[in-house]
Amino acid sequence: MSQSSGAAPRVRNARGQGTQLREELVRSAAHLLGTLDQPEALSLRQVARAAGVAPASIYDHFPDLGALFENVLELRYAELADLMRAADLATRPLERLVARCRVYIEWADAHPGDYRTLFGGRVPAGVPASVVAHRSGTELLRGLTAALAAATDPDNALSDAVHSRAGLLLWTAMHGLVNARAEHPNLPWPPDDLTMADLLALHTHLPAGQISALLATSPVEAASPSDGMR
Amino acid sequence: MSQSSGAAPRVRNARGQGTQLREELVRSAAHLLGTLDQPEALSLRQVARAAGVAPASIYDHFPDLGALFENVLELRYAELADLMRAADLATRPLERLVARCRVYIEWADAHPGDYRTLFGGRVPAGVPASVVAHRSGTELLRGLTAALAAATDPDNALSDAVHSRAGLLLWTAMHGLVNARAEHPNLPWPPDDLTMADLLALHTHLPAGQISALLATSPVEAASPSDGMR
DNA sequence: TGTACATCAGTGAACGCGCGTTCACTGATGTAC
DNA sequence: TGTACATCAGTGAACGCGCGTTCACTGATGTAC
Repeated sequence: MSQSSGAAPRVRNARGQGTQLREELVRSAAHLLGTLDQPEALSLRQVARAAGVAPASIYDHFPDLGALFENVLELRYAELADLMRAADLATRPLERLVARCRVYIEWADAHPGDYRTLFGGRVPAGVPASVVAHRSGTELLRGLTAALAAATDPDNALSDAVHSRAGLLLWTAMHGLVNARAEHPNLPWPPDDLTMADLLALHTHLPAGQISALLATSPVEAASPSDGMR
Repeated sequence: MSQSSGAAPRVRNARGQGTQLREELVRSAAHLLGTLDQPEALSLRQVARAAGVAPASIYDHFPDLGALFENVLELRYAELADLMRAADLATRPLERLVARCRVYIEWADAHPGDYRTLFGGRVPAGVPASVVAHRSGTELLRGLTAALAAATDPDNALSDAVHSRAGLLLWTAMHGLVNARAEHPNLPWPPDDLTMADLLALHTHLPAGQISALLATSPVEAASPSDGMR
């Protein structure tokens, strides 16, 4: 809501402070992308309006719309990856797995637009989707697969192929859960903790109660520095 | 198309062509929506071009773009629902569950655009998303939940709440699988049958081998009348 | 039987919109002489 | 110390595009008299 029609004609940044607007553009784009229901509809002109700047000004900092969004997505993906790495601070393998999954799901719930863009192929025109897909998919999946294997097969008795399939299934299950909740909010969704306990019980072959206990003891608190990047 | 034989003099009506274009429009829109990678970007003018008609002509048959798409989606959803109902022809509960899931996944793979529109909230501008969500979500989910309960809890020992949660988890797992495969084709996906056996083994708590056997014996063959509706 | 007319099925041009992008420009500010 | 000039940061107007939608129209074809 900054800058509407006749309001404050934006003060230019001082000489040397050229990168300031660049950061503001990334921040504005990140905010819009994260909150929009249809992230793929985000336009250069919307970003310019949100930043209180002429559309043409964006070209001083980014060659095109795609470059700006790539910047934003890299930022967001790094944020999620950091959070998931932090899950490894827990001591026991099962705790680490639970923490990882919780972080993933909570981040996705808190950043629907970002999630759809990073993992759902809902990319604004001009952004090469392959870039997004590559970054987001593989690394995260590898970490999750390893965490699941560590928690369910401590002696490493099963083959890599089995681990890999189990990891994929766990990830797709979380992906589906997150997507379905966002897209069909009217369905009778149980409380988050219950759903996560059920989900992880299935994939670890452990009783749901054991997972619930871990969920209750490790708060991690809502993963949303949101539009930080100060 | 039909319309009484040689009865009463009545209204002027029918110079033959009337409803023909209407059907052709629905057919063209269905084809585009089903095959497009970004179904939400489908426009009225694209449909008009595909049908070889002036954009304005569409308004003779539909009040606006949304009405046309609603028509298409209803058609597609009915197609999927029919296929899933046909799964009940199998004799044993587990067979019915397996058939249902197989139909769902194969239909989704074969109709990515339709799937995204019906279940993924990727709806062209002007279509009320709520209509889509309502129709597609609930009925299908209810059937799936019942099939899962019948296969895993024949004596009905567990509560409805437990059944409902299990059904939701199974559906979201399939939803995630289908979405993830479509959006990240570069990942190392195992063969379809293997994935489905793993998935259903998890959700039924049965050995994967038992599911595989069922998958091998009940062909059902690829669910794609596609653009039929002759 | 001929002919005026109503209806049908669809067209073509135009509207205003938001979009990405280009381009010549405008002021303010630092720097060289 | 003053002043000409280069640079910086960003603007405003315009371009052509595809879009949804409106509107007056155009032929063909059936029907009434």
